[in-house]
Amino acid sequence: MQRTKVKDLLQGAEEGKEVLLKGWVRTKRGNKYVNFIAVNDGSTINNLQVVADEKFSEESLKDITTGAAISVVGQLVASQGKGQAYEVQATSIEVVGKADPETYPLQKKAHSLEFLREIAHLRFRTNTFGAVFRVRNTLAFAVHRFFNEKGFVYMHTPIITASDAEGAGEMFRVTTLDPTNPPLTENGQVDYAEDFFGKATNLTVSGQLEGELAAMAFSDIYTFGPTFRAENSNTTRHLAEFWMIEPEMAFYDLKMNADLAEEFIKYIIRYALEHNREDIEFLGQRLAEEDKSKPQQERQEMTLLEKLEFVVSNDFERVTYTEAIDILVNSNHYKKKKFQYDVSWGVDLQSEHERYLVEKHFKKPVIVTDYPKDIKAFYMRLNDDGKTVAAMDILAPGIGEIVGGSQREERLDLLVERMKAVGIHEEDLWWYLDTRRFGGCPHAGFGLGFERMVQFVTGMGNIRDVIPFPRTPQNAEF
RNA sequence: UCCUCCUUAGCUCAGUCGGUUAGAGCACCUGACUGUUAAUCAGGGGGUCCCUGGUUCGAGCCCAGGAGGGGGAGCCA
Repeated sequence: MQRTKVKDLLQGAEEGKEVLLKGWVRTKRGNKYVNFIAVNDGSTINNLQVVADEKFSEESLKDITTGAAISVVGQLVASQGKGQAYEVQATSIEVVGKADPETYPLQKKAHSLEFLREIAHLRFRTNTFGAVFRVRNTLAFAVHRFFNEKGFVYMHTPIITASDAEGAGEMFRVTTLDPTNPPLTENGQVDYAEDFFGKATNLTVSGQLEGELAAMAFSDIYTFGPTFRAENSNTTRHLAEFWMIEPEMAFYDLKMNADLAEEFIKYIIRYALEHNREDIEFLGQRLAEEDKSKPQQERQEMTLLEKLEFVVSNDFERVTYTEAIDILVNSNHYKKKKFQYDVSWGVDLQSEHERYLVEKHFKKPVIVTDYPKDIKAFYMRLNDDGKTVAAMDILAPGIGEIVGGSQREERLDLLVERMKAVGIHEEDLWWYLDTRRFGGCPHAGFGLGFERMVQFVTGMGNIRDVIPFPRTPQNAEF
């Protein structure tokens, strides 16, 4: 007999038929004569109610406890009770895997996210994390779908890299040398010529530079892979291992780049709204519940669903860095000296400034462009004013920077000059510079932090709760 | 890395001014109840008060150090 998933059973397509159902027990309730078992198999946030009437002895039901894996055969019927349209009238129930209620950590009540983080191997079985990871899956699929529909080529850029020139942060060393007794050079340094690759290697901090090489042949490419940063960051929006999406487009300028990023973000949110509405509704209720315990001022104006609907149906705000500085300097907030950090042209925007722009001033996602060249990376294209570069950051309410991108400097002389200024050796990036020597063209791209996107869509406040097993400083459990 | 808060039952948390035997809700176990919706009702078991040291007649509470966790900042996606 073929197993049917809970999601399909709840549609009622097999009403009246005998069905086979497998899953995990969420709760059991009832009395001597009839028991109700809520079963979830991860296919949907909703449980299917299994009814075990008096022909099941108490003894035969005693191992059906929260967390146990069971297999049920029975008839799918319209429910006699309220709260669900269909239920399964059981004819046989097999306990496939017991879960000792004395030691099983999950209970049929709400747990704190912090506690669940400590039992990340079991937290998938909760409503909240079930919803989060179904949404994550849908968003990942939507990423590929979006780019595939647009004719982008999915490119696998290397995980291990010998280049540390990108400057996007501290890197994790990859080595097979004996850490207690490494080979040394004449002047006492570790001799990486002896190492596996014959040189010092690290885990990638970005696939962008390699992505640019591919874009110079396929026109439009994207990467979607793991990224590693050895920064000692302890925040709700940083991970040492995270997933990043990096499209790179030949013959794109900054505006086309921003247009694509906005279309992309709206597309994947809309896709999640269409395919995971119940999950998002549940997560929204969770947030609303959480909000009740907060002071009035900190409460959300919109529900999660309203926020997402708003984002997909309204244009993102677009301002230049210079305009953003003007807005901040002329704000009442600034005049009342409520910013901890001062604002002036040339300094990077602090978190509090970004939050003000996004959450107080515009109240929607904001694309900030044309930053001073000195606070941005060497590969960004110099604007005609000679002091700003064609950079763009997309700032999202509650998350901050969700996208960082730019039009790339395609002019060899200017690029080399910029590399010299920041101390990057030409010979280390000879292959990168070759794309400017041979058939170079204007091009642009951006990086989107996938977990930050999942945070935005699920409303989860801590990035550690939107990746299955988070890697952060001092923590690589599971 | 810096600032700040927290750590008491399986979970969430209370614990007065330093004072006798450390509490509640939920969970769990036992019993009751013929359709429940985190079922309900009654009873029961359950504690290294994070660790180490100190002050004190006496420490869950005060002091010092350490560990773990949360939030904020920086770095960024």
